Amino acid sequence: MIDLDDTDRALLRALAQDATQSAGALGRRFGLSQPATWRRIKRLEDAGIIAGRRVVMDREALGFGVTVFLGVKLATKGRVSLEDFERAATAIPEVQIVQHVLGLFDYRLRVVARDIADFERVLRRRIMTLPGVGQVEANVLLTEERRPGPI
Amino acid sequence: MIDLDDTDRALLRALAQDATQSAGALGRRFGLSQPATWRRIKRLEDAGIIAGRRVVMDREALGFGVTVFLGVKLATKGRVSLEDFERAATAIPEVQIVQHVLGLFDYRLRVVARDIADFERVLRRRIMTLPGVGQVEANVLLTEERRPGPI
DNA sequence: CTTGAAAAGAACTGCCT
DNA sequence: AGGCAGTTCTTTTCAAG
Repeated sequence: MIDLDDTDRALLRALAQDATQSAGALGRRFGLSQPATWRRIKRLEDAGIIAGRRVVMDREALGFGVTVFLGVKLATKGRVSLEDFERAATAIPEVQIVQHVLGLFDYRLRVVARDIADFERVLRRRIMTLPGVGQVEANVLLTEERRPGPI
Repeated sequence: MIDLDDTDRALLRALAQDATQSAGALGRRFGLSQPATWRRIKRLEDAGIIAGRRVVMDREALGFGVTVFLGVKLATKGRVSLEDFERAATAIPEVQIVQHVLGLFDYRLRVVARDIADFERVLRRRIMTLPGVGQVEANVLLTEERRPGPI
């Protein structure tokens, strides 16, 4: 767990927001040379702090206008139940994220669908038939704001 | 809303998983030349389907081992209340995501903290003092699995 | 769609302060 | 740590089939 200075934090924040920025451009912005900036970024990658690079897909543009968060409480909770549920949940194409959580629910799922009618189909035919599902709670996403978070 | 063929979908899936792959490497993988692959990716960017590129930060490696999902029900729900709540919530450094949702709760927050003690501090001093907070429900993240989702 | 090529820019390396 | 200079690679654009 290496320690970071303000410049490292600024670089992380900048790259978390837009990873197309080159080391040269970031260096000019934060008063460093291109190689110095590059070495810092490399160090963050080697330390595992930068875990990868991804493109962000616009689900709306792809025709998936509905995002729903589901809280799922399992009816049966053995080790096998958890594994079965996870395997089956991750196999549903519309399921983007499967989170095993502690609290009122056992799992949280992020599900996308083309529209509400499509979501109902997914819910009835895919979610409610998952092995071990008990109580299900739903929240439909209206707007979402992402922040850099603490660094 | 342009329509995509299987190759476009394969490129999207590959880049959503790892955006460091070059157009040449992806082309070899999917049987296309470098310029052809590049033009497809460019088309996806121009259409807004690829909305950006981000680095993925490992919160664990940064010393933030605790992630909690909060469901928040507001006590007062006028237009002003929503805006006040959102402004205040997004200003908390530990809050990574603020989702305005429809359902049992009004907002869902993704909060990260160094440990449970640190989370309690954030909850008591930051979250519970947000303007208009009513009922709050929490789920602590154990494991998380991300899938490409439907394309 | 392909191949081939060329120019620009970014990534990477070695050396020096 | 940082900068400078140079090399290698990818990106980006073009021409021609």
